[in-house]
Amino acid sequence: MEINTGIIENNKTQMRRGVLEYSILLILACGDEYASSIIQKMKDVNIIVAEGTIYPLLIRLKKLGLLNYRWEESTQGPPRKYYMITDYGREQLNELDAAWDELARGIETIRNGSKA
Amino acid sequence: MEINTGIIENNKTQMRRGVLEYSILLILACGDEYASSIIQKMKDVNIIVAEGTIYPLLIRLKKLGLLNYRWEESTQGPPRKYYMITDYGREQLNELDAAWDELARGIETIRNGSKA
DNA sequence: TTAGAATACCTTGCAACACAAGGTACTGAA
DNA sequence: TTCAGTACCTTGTGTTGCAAGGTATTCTAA
Repeated sequence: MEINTGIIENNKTQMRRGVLEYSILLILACGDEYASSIIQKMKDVNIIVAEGTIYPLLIRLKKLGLLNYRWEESTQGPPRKYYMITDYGREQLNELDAAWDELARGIETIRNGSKA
Repeated sequence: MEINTGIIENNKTQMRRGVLEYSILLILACGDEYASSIIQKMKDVNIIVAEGTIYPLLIRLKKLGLLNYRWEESTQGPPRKYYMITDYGREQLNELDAAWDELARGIETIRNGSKA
């Protein structure tokens, strides 16, 4: 219907992609979670992620040593794979915090320039 | 050498990617520029872009109707292709502004959650 | 006890896209 | 006329998000 949707939606998706790993680490820094709950928490702040994205991503982060996991029984279905952040993951998260701040500052600077 | 570099650099790149189109539109909203000067302006705020990225991207944005261009002689070399933002481009930019704000708010929310 | 729904995990194949590398063309100076 | 500087552009590669499809477990209701 709307012509705009394509371009804008595409770009919003693009923006989200950039912060996927970062936001997962942020969430896990707060406490252990399993895939579905991570997806939910991200949806709560309007960062949409698909299952097909998050599973490979968690596996990748595990391989890189940023995360670990443990199995835990659930009263409501099959067992859950709870991911937790490692010390190394926290180190990296600190750097990502800095990277995000730098990017946000950069955008802010350009934005103000375009007002002047 | 450093083990960290890969992961972090990779992620910084990833973050930058998400805002490439957005920051180009922001820059052009401020005034007409040619490819090399856009790259320079982005570098000034630590958003690194390669030539091989920016040329196809500008062509894409032109095709989408967000940009136009004109040729202009230079006293210092070959003619330059100055890009300018269209009215439609400005409309889209407004939406991207909103998208960026939303994303930044989302990240901020998760971040504060991890402090609590 | 079996059929279905709900929840959770995972994989495959495709498409988008940033970027390194390599290439063309114009200008001016040595 | 050769070289350096500037500007443009294209090709090939690798990464990666995601839609779609698949498996396994649990609980409920017929």
